[in-house]
Amino acid sequence: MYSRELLKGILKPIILKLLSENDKMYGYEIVQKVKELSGDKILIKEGSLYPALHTLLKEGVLQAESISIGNRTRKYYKLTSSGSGQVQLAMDELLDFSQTLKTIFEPKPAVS
Amino acid sequence: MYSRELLKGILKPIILKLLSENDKMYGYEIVQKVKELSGDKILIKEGSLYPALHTLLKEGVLQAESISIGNRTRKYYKLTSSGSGQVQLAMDELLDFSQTLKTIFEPKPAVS
DNA sequence: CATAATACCTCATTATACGATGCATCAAAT
DNA sequence: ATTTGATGCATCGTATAATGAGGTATTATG
Repeated sequence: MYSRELLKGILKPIILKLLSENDKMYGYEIVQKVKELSGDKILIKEGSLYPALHTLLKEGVLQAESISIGNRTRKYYKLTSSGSGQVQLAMDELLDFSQTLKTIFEPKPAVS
Repeated sequence: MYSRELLKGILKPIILKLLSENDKMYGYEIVQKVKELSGDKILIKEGSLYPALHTLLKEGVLQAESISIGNRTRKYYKLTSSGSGQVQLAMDELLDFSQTLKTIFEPKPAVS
């Protein structure tokens, strides 16, 4: 698990990325998928995820649909057409960012 | 320039990394160096840098030394021996993090 | 029968980057 | 000469977003 502040700013992009690949997903599924994709290094907390999803709904990036599974409710989220258009920009920024981090933090000879 | 929140959590590691390679640096120099290393993509603001440096001082990670350049004062920061010991852990985490970001955000076929 | 996993949610707390602001020196341009 | 921009330090209120703690409920497992 990475230090808390490192994860700031990447949650929404992660959601967008997953939904660009998966058509629709529900909250719990997103948490599990990120855990799996990150090799257990990024563990999204529910207290982070649900507010983020609701914000994306309000922004019109996502739309939601509730489904009944037996007596349990499952809320699926998917990109709106407007949201789909915004995904690529966010992806480019994150890829660029990860490359910049790599450049800066790549091991170099230290002062002896 | 990346979106504001993305930079959360990387400022202190950047300072540590630079000071592990440069023995001693002053604030303004750090700003310029990061700008250069990042290809103008990370522009550290003074309102972020100085508080961070002061925190690292208080934590005993850095030590400071003021130098007079003509009538102007320049404040050099360097790693303490205790600080040097902590650098590698932070570096490993950031490199790992950048790799995880790359893995997650690498282009994959989207749903059509 | 109890515990863990599934599944949703809210809210106060916390950390930290930033903008605005302030002060001062020095070089370059008008 | 005067103004602008670069150098160089600093503080402080604001905004943002992830988290922890708390809540509710269903279903599967030991």
